[in-house]
Amino acid sequence: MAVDLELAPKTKRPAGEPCCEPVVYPDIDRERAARMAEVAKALGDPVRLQLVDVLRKHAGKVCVCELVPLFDISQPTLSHHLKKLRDAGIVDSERRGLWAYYYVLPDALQELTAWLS
Amino acid sequence: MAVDLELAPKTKRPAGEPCCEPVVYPDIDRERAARMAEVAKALGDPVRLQLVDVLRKHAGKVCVCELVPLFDISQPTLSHHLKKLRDAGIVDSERRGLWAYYYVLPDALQELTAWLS
DNA sequence: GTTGTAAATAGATGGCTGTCGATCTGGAGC
DNA sequence: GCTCCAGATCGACAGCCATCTATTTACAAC
Repeated sequence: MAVDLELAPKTKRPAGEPCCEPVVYPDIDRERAARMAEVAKALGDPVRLQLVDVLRKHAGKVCVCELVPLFDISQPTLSHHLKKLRDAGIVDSERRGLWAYYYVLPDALQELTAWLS
Repeated sequence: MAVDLELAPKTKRPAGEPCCEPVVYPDIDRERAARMAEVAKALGDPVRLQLVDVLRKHAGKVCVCELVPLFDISQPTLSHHLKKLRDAGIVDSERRGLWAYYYVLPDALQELTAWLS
């Protein structure tokens, strides 16, 4: 999508003054942007953001059966959101008997957090 | 989407051991989650994330004509991404003659950044 | 006026997303 | 074996998203 090091804008200028002096280029490469955008996208849903919030605030692993009644969505939809978070590398899960326990992967949000700060 | 204060999981337990002891509830309310999710969603695209990066690194306002050659997308698509960022309250723009200058709104990312940290 | 240019908008399209009900999976207990 | 339960997966559907080309808007210079 993005070109990494295209330094000079190639657009032709009219006879008048130029639009601007400084030459601007992206500081982050495509891969890093794609990685962080994937995390941000996973957080870009209110349910998933609250899920991460609950899992982060709660030390240890949280059973799915505790998460379901917190939201006004069906169990399959919640499972879908948890899968999205898992695919983005933000959470992971562990099965114990009938129940599944989810927890936040500590380093998952680090890159995005550092970039934002 | 999310219920704010549903404290006790209502699911029936089988005769065996319960899935977990602690009662979990969301710490952030629906409105705050929706606000932050909107910002995260706007950052959930590699082009937009790089756009914000360029605008943040560059002090002052950047002309659109400088942004276009940085990406492998058409000018209308870039304009669409800038509109998304503006709708999310992350950037704003100013028109000067033929050119449009975009800049980051400093407080826009603060709430999400604080939550992540 | 006409011409040229920067940026926004319109319209179309293929793909992805959030949601649901229904079903499947695999343990637990009998 | 059978039954019950938690959770994941399936299939469908409406809505949104990223992208394009084509057009429009608004300004500048002639």
